[in-house]
Formats: sequence, structure tokens, C-alpha cells
Amino acid sequence: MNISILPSSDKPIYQQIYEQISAQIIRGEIAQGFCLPPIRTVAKELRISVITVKKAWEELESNGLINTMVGKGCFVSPLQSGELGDKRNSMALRKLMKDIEYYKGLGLTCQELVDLINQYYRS
Amino acid sequence: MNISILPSSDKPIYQQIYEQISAQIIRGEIAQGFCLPPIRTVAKELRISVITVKKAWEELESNGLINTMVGKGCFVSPLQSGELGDKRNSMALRKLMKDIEYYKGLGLTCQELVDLINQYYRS
Amino acid sequence: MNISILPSSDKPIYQQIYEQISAQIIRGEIAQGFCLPPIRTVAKELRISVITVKKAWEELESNGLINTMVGKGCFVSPLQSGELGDKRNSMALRKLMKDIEYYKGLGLTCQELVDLINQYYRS
Amino acid sequence: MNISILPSSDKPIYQQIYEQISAQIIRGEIAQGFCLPPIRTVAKELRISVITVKKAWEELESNGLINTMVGKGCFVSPLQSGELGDKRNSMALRKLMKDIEYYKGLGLTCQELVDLINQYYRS
DNA sequence: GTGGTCTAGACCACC
DNA sequence: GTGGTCTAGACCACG
Repeated sequence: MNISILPSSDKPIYQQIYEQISAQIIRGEIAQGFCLPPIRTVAKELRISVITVKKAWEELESNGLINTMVGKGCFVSPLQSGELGDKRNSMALRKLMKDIEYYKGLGLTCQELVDLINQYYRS
Repeated sequence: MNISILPSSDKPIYQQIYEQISAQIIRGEIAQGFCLPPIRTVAKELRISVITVKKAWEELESNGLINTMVGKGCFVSPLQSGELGDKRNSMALRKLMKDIEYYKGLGLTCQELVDLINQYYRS
Repeated sequence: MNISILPSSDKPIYQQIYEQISAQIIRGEIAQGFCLPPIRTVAKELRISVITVKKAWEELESNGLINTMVGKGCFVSPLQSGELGDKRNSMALRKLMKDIEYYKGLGLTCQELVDLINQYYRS
Repeated sequence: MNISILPSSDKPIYQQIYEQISAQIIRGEIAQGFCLPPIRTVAKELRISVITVKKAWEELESNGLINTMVGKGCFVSPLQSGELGDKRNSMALRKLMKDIEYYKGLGLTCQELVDLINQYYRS
């Protein structure tokens, strides 16, 4: 598992984990059917509580990204490639709508916003 | 004061207020030197706690957007037009850097992101 | 709150609570906009852990039945009467499909099943 | 053996097996005195653990549906036809009482429930 | 071995 | 006062 935690972040730990894992699944870096490591193992690796990891796993499950089987482990859900793209877009859009409102509120025109993105996307 | 609150939002109320007021100041809709209404008045109008309004005002002050004169009121800081634009940009940029990371993490290319913004900025 | 817990049941406590509250909301016994009692109070009344109550509340929220506002409390979501009926039907149907399979598997005909229900629904 | 397993089900695997075998016995599809295949064979066929099959067999035995003869195999108990019907009804009733409570709790009338069953029993 | 549930108790942000 | 997060540690069901 490739997870990094920033304790200084304002985001709760379980959400940081959720976002990183879900992004890896959506990008296809974690293959469908792959069995995630046991929550206790992840907890030990990250030096956090089992409960915190479990909460992240629960979020993944309730969003249909993984499938947990008691006694066997948690498996990445088999999604058709179309579904994968849909999931990615719906996650991106949900945030984008709010972000655009914010920048609009600050008085940025659409063009200014696009320019800034073109400028900073690389770094 | 022109403030609208969404209690169902995931953002704390004080932050919703802060963002709206600061945006109005930066856009120049609230003039420099203008005296903001007393927090008790705002609280009554919005039907929220005084404490919540106070916290929003504190945020404004700590970001240099208003000056509190004890016993007289809170006044919009006199900023030169250049400073105003800087403020706007620095606020936008701070958020933009994080947002771009997120969309990148989801696997969106720069072009896809720009397309989505062009598509949704109008609505 | 009108909640009764059977520790001897095979169902987890949080699920017993969830089912009872959701049923009351769906039946309209708990009015829309009603503020549920604080989880700590419920926990004390039922003599169970706060966490267990919270888990039930989380289920309610993720199913759109309540709306939690940090610092203020958890409120029954405003649902249009149509939505309420839909919710009821979808909850009933999800279970019914599985139940019918079971009785079919035992060899009960549709008529036998209906007869049994007509006979036992009253008691 | 004619058993199908849904690993994604919320029911434990051993219970899925138990329900299917018991239903087949009660329907008379598996004759009295018939010798069930060795658990190791079943486990291999279904690609599951022997322990899981064993637990299903134990359930069958504790419900009086099979008799284990150490070293010889597990045989379907000889039941008189009357007993078979009784068994079927008692299994159906035990579950039905709980199910009816649930639908009643959701506010479904007896008639609505019967209508839904008439509608969905076929599919 | 796995995950599921429940507990008690702490600290924080928000109102 | 409210709910949100995190902790450590226990016991159970399942495979």
C-alpha cells in the first residue's frame, strides 16, 4: 500500500487514506479483484489505530469501490471500464462545482482561472 | 450585509460568512473604510449565534481585511488597488494549488480539467 | 425516543436502533425537521456506548433520513411525501426479494405463502 | 450436490449451503437415506474451506436433517412424510414471524404486502 | 488468520 | 452544549 499521512493536515486521517486509495483504484493502479492488506497490517504500518483504517475502508465500501468479505479480506470491486470513468468524473465534478463557485466569488473570470491552471498544473 | 448561509453545507457557518464577506471586499463591493454592522445585528438577521459571527469577523481581521476599533466598530481596511488584486490572487492561488493536486490525483489531464471548467463555469 | 434493544438478538445493536428509528421516520411518527436527542443522551438512556449510537445515526444519515449539523444536533430530513413512500417501498422491496427466494426454496407456493401471511399478520 | 454460492452475499457461506441442502431435503429432491458426498469433495468442488462445509453439515445434523456415521458418511435422516411437511412449515414460520414484524414496522398493510408478493413471486 | 462489534475515555471544532 | 475524530483494547463470527 502506498499511503502517506499528513498529521498536520486539517483533513481527518481516515479521509486522507480514503482519498488516496480511491484515487489509486480509479486510476487503475490497484487492479480489480486485488485483495487489500488487512486493516490491522495497514494500521501497524501507518502507526495509527485499526479503527481509523477501518473507517477509511468503510468509506471505500459504501462508495462501491471495494467489497469486503468477512474472514477473507477486502477486494477491489470489479468495475467495467465505463463505470470507472464515470466514478472518476462524478468524484471530480462534485468537487469542481463547489470550487468554481469559490473562484467565481473571488471575482476570477473563467479565462483567468483557466490561465492559472495551465500555469500551475505542471508543478 | 448580503450573506446567505447553507446550514446543510459541510463548511462551518463562520467560514461561509468569512468567504462571502472577504469576496465582497476583494471585489470592491464593500468600500474601503466602510463600517461593518455590529455582530449582534448580523447574528439576529441570519438567526445564528453571535459567537459564530464573531469568529468570522476574527478571520477577516487576521487576514488584514478589516480593522476592529474597540467600542466603535469594524472597518474595512484601506488597501491600495494593487494590494487588493494581490490579496485576491493569493487567496485564489493557495486554494488552487491544493485543488489541482486533487484533480491530478484522480487522473484528470490538464486539458480535461480546463474543458470541464469551460463547460461548468457558466452554470 | 422510543427504542428498545434486545441484547439477545443476532442483529448488532446499532442496526436494531437504525431500523427502529428509520421505521418511525418513514411512518411519519417522527416529524420532518425534528431534532433527535443528542447521541450521548440516547447512549445513557439505553445504557450503551456513545459510539454505538453514533453508528446508528451515521446509517440514518448515509441513507438520507437525517441531516446532522455539527454543534446543533441531528435533524430529520425534509422529505416530500412522495419520497417518503419511495423510501418505504425501496426498503421493503430490498428485503422482500430475498425473503421470497427463501420461501420459494423451501417449496412454498405463492398461494401458501399468502395464506400464511393473511393468517399471521394480525398476531 | 447442487449448490451455488454468492460470496458477495451478506449471508455467511456455511449458511448459504445449509439453506440450500435443507431445502432440497425438505422438497424431497435428496432422498432419505442418501449419503451426502464427503465434505472434502464438496469443499474442492465449491473451492471453499473444508471448515466451512463442515459447519454447514453440523447445522444440518443439529436440525435433525442428517445423521453422521463416523467413518461411513453423512446420511439424510429417514423422516416420515408428515414430519417432512412439519419441518418445512416450522422453518418457514420461524422466519415468517420475524419478516412480518419488519414489514409491519415499515407501515405496510397486510394487503400491500400480499400484493407485492403476488407481484414478485414469479420473477 | 480475517473483519465486525462494542466498550471507555480523550481531545477537538463548532455553535 | 453539540457532533467529529482518534485511541487502546476486548470479544465474537467466519474461513
